[in-house]
Order: sequence, then structure tokens, then C-alpha cells
Amino acid sequence: MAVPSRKQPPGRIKIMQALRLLMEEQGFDAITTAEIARVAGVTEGLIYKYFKDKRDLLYQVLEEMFEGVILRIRARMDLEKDIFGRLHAFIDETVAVYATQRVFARIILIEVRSLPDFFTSRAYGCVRVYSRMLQGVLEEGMASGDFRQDLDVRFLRDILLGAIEHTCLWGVLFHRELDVAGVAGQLITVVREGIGPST
Amino acid sequence: MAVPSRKQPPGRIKIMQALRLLMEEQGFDAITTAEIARVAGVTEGLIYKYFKDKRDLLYQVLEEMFEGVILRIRARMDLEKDIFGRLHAFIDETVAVYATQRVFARIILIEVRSLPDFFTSRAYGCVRVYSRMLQGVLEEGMASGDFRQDLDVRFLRDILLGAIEHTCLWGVLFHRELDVAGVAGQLITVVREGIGPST
Amino acid sequence: MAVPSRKQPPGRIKIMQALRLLMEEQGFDAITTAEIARVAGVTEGLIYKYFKDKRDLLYQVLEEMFEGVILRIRARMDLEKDIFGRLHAFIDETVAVYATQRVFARIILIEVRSLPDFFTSRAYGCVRVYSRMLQGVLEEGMASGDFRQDLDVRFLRDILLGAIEHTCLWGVLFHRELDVAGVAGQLITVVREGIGPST
Amino acid sequence: MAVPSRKQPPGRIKIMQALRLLMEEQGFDAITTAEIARVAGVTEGLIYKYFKDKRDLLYQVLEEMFEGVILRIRARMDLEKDIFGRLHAFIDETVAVYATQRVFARIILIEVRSLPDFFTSRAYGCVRVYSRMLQGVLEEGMASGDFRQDLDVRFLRDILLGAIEHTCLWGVLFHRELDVAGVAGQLITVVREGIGPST
DNA sequence: GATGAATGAGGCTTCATTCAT
DNA sequence: TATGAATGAAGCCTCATTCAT
Repeated sequence: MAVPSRKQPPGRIKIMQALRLLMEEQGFDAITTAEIARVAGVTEGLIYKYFKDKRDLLYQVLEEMFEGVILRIRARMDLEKDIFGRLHAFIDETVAVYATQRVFARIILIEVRSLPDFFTSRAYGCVRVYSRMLQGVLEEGMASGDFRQDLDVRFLRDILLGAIEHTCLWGVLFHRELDVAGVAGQLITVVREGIGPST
Repeated sequence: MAVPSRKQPPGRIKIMQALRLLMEEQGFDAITTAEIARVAGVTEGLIYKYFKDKRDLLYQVLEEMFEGVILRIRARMDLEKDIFGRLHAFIDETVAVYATQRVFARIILIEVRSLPDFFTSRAYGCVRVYSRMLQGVLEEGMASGDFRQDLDVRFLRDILLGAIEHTCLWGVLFHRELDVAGVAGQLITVVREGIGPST
Repeated sequence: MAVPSRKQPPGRIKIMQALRLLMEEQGFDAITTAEIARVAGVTEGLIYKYFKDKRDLLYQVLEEMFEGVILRIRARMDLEKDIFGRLHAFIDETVAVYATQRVFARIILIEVRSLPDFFTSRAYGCVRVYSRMLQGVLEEGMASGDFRQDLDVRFLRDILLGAIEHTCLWGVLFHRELDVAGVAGQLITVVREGIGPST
Repeated sequence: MAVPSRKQPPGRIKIMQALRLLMEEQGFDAITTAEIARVAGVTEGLIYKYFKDKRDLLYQVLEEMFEGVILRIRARMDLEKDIFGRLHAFIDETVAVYATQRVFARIILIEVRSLPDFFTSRAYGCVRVYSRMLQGVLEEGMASGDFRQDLDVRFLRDILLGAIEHTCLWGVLFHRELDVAGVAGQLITVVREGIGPST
């Protein structure tokens, strides 16, 4: 997977890096192709050699990052034996990614939602893979009796994803630091035991 | 409710209605001022008599809707005696709003996030009020011993808000129906008891 | 002359004052009718009750001020017996006006030049009267033999007017103080004796 | 002279020429970007590839012309041996420029004054250079004892510049012919000897 | 693989002005 | 005398995109 970028033309690489760089500071809409080209040190025209349009560039950047993220999470989960460990690994690693890879977080949490054609892009495939990983854990836990079985697994999945995203969102929006262990820990606690008084 | 908007110039009202109407079908960016004016039956210039710019119009539309939403939720919560009832009311009513007021949901869940100046707008004040309502319930529950006290109340609040939003998001994005009672019910269950095997 | 503004409707007065006030700080083009109305405390519509259009307002403001200026200069000149005294009075008083009445100076030195219809306005009549006053002095001086006679009186007039205006211009443009006596004195010296080595 | 503008993109050249052409007949404000583009035979968008905005275009046109003017004046002055010759050359050449280069005259005498950001533009640098040339002559004359020394050199400079400009202004405003030798000659006479009766 | 000049569509916004009340 | 809602024309400018070299 994730071909080691062998043979990638330098122009293409520079363009993708330029967008990533610019998105550290600005939203996608605020970034112009002229700016991307300037930062990349190429001409605007070259962008269209490698990318169908400006959004395609965004999607490809996202895809590349997302592949790395998925590998990371999978690797981390594979180390865990029990089901709660794997769930914790998924959550913790996701939060860690949002905390450290701000551009990735920006794109996935903010930019992409208002772009209708995202959901037919290859990058969206990554979202499905990612989402399916969590769903897999949940199904497994239900099957094994470790998790309660009276819930719709997709609802449950969305609840978890939403909880993760929202706790990270403000950090991303306002460039605030994120307490990874704290967020992940509290989330796991709520999910395991609920908010009723600890018994 | 919804103050009879005394003295509001008709043009202003028509413009706001036009945007709401158009946003049933398209994203904010895809809507042009020309289109708004045409649907409202006024000239483009009039928009700028009442609104600083196109985004200001969006924020004012959102604010107006949000005020109604807040009133609705508050009214509903005031009917409940116990703390879990109030929590349930908040969640259930929020989901109901997302399910029925698609434009409101669109704006708050999707459009607004990529607009940096939203967070300095008056409409954002509504978000804070709304968010504070939930936080109030949580604090109350912690103080009374009904909720566990080993969690950061703001984390908890964000977990809940995220869970609500995400479960509604896909319905909003793809114009799917939303099973209000189902979503709210499952969410409350998770929150109360966690996903551990039902005892 | 210059009717003591008897019976002038208050709205009209307020509008003219508003423009004068605003022109202390901004150029005419940068000032909008909306701003004028706001400062005057009237509605935009009222402006068009009293003035044909925005430029007409400018011209009437200028005319009113110019009438005062002409009276001042004339009064001052009438005190002088000899021809050089009158010339000095004209120059000195003009510089004094530019130094103290910045709005007047702004309009006459800057704004009005790019407005083609100014030269058919009543305010332009004031310019002619003013200009004629200087020309009168010069003609008188030539006739009496006090001034050299080998020059075209209109060229001479323009040379003097230009010298006055330009020495004041930068003060007006950049809100700098103006050394009235200095400017007028040096000007008179040059005009009387030239720049050849003092004999 | 007038560097062969090597490598200047043709579009850029055509745009600048178009503005010069249009300003023969109309004021800057009356000229629209659409008109400029039409006359240049390019699209409006291209204007903004080469010029920050419409005013920037004006300033660059002015700068280009002003550079030529300065070269002309300097060349002419360099031919003169004595100080009065150089002063005369400066005045005469300036008047000649105003008489023949109407667009240049228009811009410098009329348009530019009401544009606040002109004074921070590169074109304004030319004004300073030009103005400094005259001041240099005056300082030289004072140092050598050819000119009287009891005057502030900058006042004197402004008096001369104003006299030149004003005598040319009406010609420029009303498209009248200008008697170059006459204007320059009379001006020099006044300046040398004053208006006192010829001795 | 890369350039860079040029396009073109249309977006947002401004503002003087009018008119019914 | 004054209001204020509404107009309408057009202006400036942006920016993704193309194409010949």
C-alpha cells in the first residue's frame, strides 16, 4: 500500500507540500492556486498537469495523509489483545493524530464537509475504511458479549466518532493544545461506564 | 415566541426568507447574492442595506433560528423534574431540531465552521448559550451526585455535543430521514450506562 | 450680500455642516451621502430636497465659504492705501484663509479640479470674482507705473495665484501647520524684487 | 532612453497604452476597467495580473512618463553653463512638457491630488526627484551669490513650481493651446527681476 | 516536465438617487 | 418638512483554469 512515492515528479510533490504548508495557517477556500504555485516554486499551470482541479489536489493530499493515519491506527490496534484495549487504541491514536496533524484534522473536520463531491472521491474511501475499523471493533465486542447488544452498531460508531471529533474540534479551530491522554481517557471512561455515579 | 418582528422592513424579511429557502437545496457558497435577490423579489443592493455582507446575512438568519431553538429546548427542559429527564430533554429536542430544521442543521453543522469570522459574530453567542445549557445540566448532576464527578465537565459536554451532531450529520448531508427517538434513546442509554454489557 | 441665512430650513443647514465636518478628514469622493445624512441627523432623501445632487451640495458649501472669504479679503484690502499694501493684503489674507479654513482649501485646491461641471457652477463665479480682484490690483499697478508693464496681466495673475496655492498645498494635503506670515512675506519679496541678488 | 522594456509582456504594454489613450479624453474616474480592457484588447482580469488595482495602473503609467520627463529636463539643463540658463531650462522644459504631454499634465496636476495613497507610491518618488532638481539649482544659485539668500529655498521652490503649474493648468483643463515660450519667458522675468518697475 | 501569458465568468459590493407616504 | 424603503446600474476585482510553446 501507499506506494513509497517512487518516481513521483518533483513538481507534484512540491505542490502537495505547498498546500499542506499553507493549510497550517489558512482555510482551503482562502488559499489560491497562485499562492500554492508561488510557495511550491512552480507555475499555476503545472498544478493542472497533476491534479484535475483545486479540490482534487486537496483530496489527494488528504488521501496521502489518511493512508498514513490508517496504518498508524491499525499498527497500534494490532498490539492489543483484548477488545477494550483495541477500542482504547483506536480512540487514543485518533485523538493523537488530530492533536499533532493539524492540517489533516482541519481538512477532515472542517473543509471537506461543504464540498459535495468529496463523497465520491477516493479520499472518501479512506473515511469508510477508517470508520469500518471502529465498527469492526464494536461488532466484535458485541459478538463476544463484551459490549451490550441492544444498540445499533452504526449509531454507536457515530456516537463515538462524534465524541472524538467534537472534543478535538475546538483545539483545531483555535490552534489550542490538546491533552491527548486526558481526552482519550475520559472518553473511554464515559463509553465503558456511562456517566452514572461510579459504582 | 418568535417575536412578531415588529417594524422589520419587508425587504429585510424577504431576503432572510430567501436565503433560508435556497439553503434547503444548496450550500451557502453555491448561493449567489443575485439568486437571493431574485428569490426575495428585491434588488441585490438592498441586501447591503440590511446586512454588512453576505456572511452577515447568514449569521443573522442563523441567529434568528437559534433563538427559537434555544427557547424550544429551554421550554422542554423546564417541564422535567429530575436531572436525567432534563438531560434527555436536551438531547431529544436537539436531535428533533436537527431532524426537522435542515437549514439550521446545515448552517450549524457544516457551513459555519469554515468561516473564521463566525466566532466573533453575534450568532456565535447563541452557540455559547446553547452549549452552556447542557453544561449547566451536567454541573447540576455532578453537584447532586447523580453523575460521576471524576470527569471534566467541559470534556463531557463536548463528548455529548459531538455524539449528537455526528449521529445527525449524515442525515443532514444526504437528506436522509432521522429516527429522532432512536438516536436520542440510544445516546441516552450509552451516556447513562456505557457500552459495557448491560448489568 | 450673503444673506444672513434667514429662513434657511434647519435640515439644509445641518446637511451643509455635515459635509464641512466630514471634509475635515476625508476627500469628497470618499464621503457617501449615507454618511452625510447620518452626521447631519437627517435621512438621505432630504439631501435631494435641497440639492440637485451630491456635487451641487459641494458647490453650495464652497460658495457659502467663498463669499465669506471674498468679503474678508476685500475688507482687508480696503484698509490699504498704496498698491503694494493692497497686493500684500490680498496675498496675506489668502494664505491666512488656506491656513485656517482647511475644508475650503481642500475643496478649492484639490477636489474641484477633477469635477468637470464645476466650471459651470455658481461657485465658479466666486473663483472669477476672487481672481478678478487680484487682476484689478495688478492692472492698477501697471496703469500707475508702480508695476512693470511688459507682462501679460493674466499670466502675472496666474503666476501669483499658483505661487500662493502651491506653497499652501502641502500643508493642506498633509495637515501641516502653515507659517502664514513667512509664506506671504517671502512671496511678496520675490514678487517685488525677484530672486536676483538683493541690491 | 526609455529602456526598451525588455521582456515586458505584451498584455501589460497594451493595458498601459490603453489608459494613456483614454486619458486624452476623460478623467481617470470616468474610465472603467472594462473600457481599458476593451481598448487594450485584453480581458479585464489581465489588468489585475500586472497591476494591484486600477490606481496602481495609473501610478505605473505616470511613473513611466515621469522618468522620460526627468531625463528630458536633465538633458536640457546639462547643456546650460550659467545658473540662470539652467533655471530657465528647467522652467521652459517643464512648460513644454505640460503643453505637449496632456495626459501627463492631467495626471500630475489634477488626478493624483485626490488619491491619498499616491504619496506612498513609487510614482511619487519621481515627483521628489523632479522637485529636488529645481531645489538643487536654487541652492546652487544661492551658494554662488547669484540668487538672493534671504529666502527659504523650499518656499522658493514651491513658489516657482506653483507658478508654473497654475499658468499651465487652465490650458490643461480646457484643452487650450499653450504659448510655451511666452509663459516661460514671463515667468523667468518675474522671477529674476520681480514686478517692480523695470529699472 | 514546465512555463507563463491570457482568459472569462461572474461574484460581491457600493452608492447616488427616487418616490410614496 | 421629512422619512426610509427600495432601486439599479455599474464598478472593481478574484481566481480557477487553459493552452501554445
